[in-house]
Amino acid sequence: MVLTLSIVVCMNTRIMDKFQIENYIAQLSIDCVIFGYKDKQLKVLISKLSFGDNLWSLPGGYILNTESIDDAASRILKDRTGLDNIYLEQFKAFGGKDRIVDSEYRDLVRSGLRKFDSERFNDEVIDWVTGRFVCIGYYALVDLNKVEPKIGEFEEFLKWKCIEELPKLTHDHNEIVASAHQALRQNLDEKLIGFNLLPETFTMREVKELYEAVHDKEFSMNNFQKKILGLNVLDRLGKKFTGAQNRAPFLYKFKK
Amino acid sequence: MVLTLSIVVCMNTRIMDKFQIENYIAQLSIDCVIFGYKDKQLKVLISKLSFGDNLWSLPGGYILNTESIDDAASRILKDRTGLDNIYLEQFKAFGGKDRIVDSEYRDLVRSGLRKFDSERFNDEVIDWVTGRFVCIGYYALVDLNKVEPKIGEFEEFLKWKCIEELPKLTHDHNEIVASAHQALRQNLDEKLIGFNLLPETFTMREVKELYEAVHDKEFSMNNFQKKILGLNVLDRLGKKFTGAQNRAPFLYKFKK
DNA sequence: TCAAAAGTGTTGCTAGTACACCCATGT
DNA sequence: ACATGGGTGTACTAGCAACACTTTTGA
Repeated sequence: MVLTLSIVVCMNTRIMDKFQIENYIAQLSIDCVIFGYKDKQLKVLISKLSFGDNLWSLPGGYILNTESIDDAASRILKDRTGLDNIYLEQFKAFGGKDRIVDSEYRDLVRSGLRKFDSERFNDEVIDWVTGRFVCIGYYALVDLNKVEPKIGEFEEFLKWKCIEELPKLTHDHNEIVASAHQALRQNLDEKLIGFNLLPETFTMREVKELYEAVHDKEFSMNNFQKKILGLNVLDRLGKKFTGAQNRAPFLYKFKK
Repeated sequence: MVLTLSIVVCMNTRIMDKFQIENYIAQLSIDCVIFGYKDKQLKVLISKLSFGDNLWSLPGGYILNTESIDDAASRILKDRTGLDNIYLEQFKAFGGKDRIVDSEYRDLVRSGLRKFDSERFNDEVIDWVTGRFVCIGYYALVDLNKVEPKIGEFEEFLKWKCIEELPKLTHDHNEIVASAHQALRQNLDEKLIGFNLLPETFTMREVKELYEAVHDKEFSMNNFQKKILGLNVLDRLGKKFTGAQNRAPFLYKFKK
């Protein structure tokens, strides 16, 4: 399943036109957990596949023999989101022996791909994409408002879903998301990566609410503010006048 | 290079006799950083290859299509150390595009393998083992005294080397060790894994010295003791009379 | 009795938390 | 003036580090 989606990705791009299995590492894929933040909720970008009913999956792809795995992840993300220089982190490799598509799904893939191009997607290719795969998980942090997701040939649509309300994803992708979430929580405090999820400028309250969404727990405003300001990584800009009948909050910007 | 060593491993075992590339995932390997502790020093088990002069490498291997990557790592470790139930943790995947053997080393491998068995190690196999590989790094913590390293056909010997005094290893293996060391440091405090490096019973001083070796920094005895005892994971046993003219230290055991 | 090192107690610092209070803003 | 929420100051607490001290052991 990891695989089928990757084919979709390829179809979006120049690479699609010359997709040849011999250019890629076999049995190894990359899956991306793309985190975004909106409406006080942590979101993940997932794609609805058109092969069958209710098939959801993480964006993923394969690794060219001529690129590093980090480059492959960047490329896959660029194809998906149109964005360069995305914050990206490898967090775990998944290699259960059962990471292989079952015969039912294999038939779906076969007919789906054949319908698209029976010449290119011959038996060899079908075998290639439906075999046993190990995947390397990356998570990405993006400003959700900057992303314009690219829809592929075998997808109905891409959707930002709240991490708490994800549907059943193909394969072990739910587990991969859970693992990415855990890695994000840990790194959010150690490295200062949360700001990648926010727009250029933001209020302290927005930072707090982001942290609350990621950790699923509340923080007190003043102590949180002291802690974040104490890190000395924010520049204070002007004030943000919202029209609300209260004191205007400061806007901040992440020091780079 | 990752690969050649794995062939060596295979030769040690039942698997050697039936080593067939089609049973393994291509272009994907596992490399193990096996940590041990002795003489107040953190050590790593590395192998001296007999292919060329001064070739050192990390123990590694391939992944059978019928096993998970975690199982593969356990199997590789068991082959190497004879031990079951080793503490093992996946820490990172390495996938630089330059992870491929150069032509000079390729010739060394070719002649070395051919000398051993020119029928089994035909061109196809040589191509397989010398191609571009992604590797998944695992680190293991063992009681150094329990390990009896198994020497393979293409190795001169295995050696415990102090992590500070490692020779140049093949490929990016030095970088892999550094990354494993960093992961160990982080996990040593978060999870309570350090005791895997010690014998069944130990004194508090030994624990302290282990932590000092891993972190390469000194701790004060009494504060360290208070901290560790505060974790409430140790059982205090009897005293250890060494014959030294000082108060006998307590022996401890990790609560399981 | 002494040297060496084990083990414990005391103090002070710092980081984080809880609470209280004042300030700007638009109605 | 007042309701609303922004922002800051103060007191309390827990965990850690530095230091001093007592205890055990064998020569």
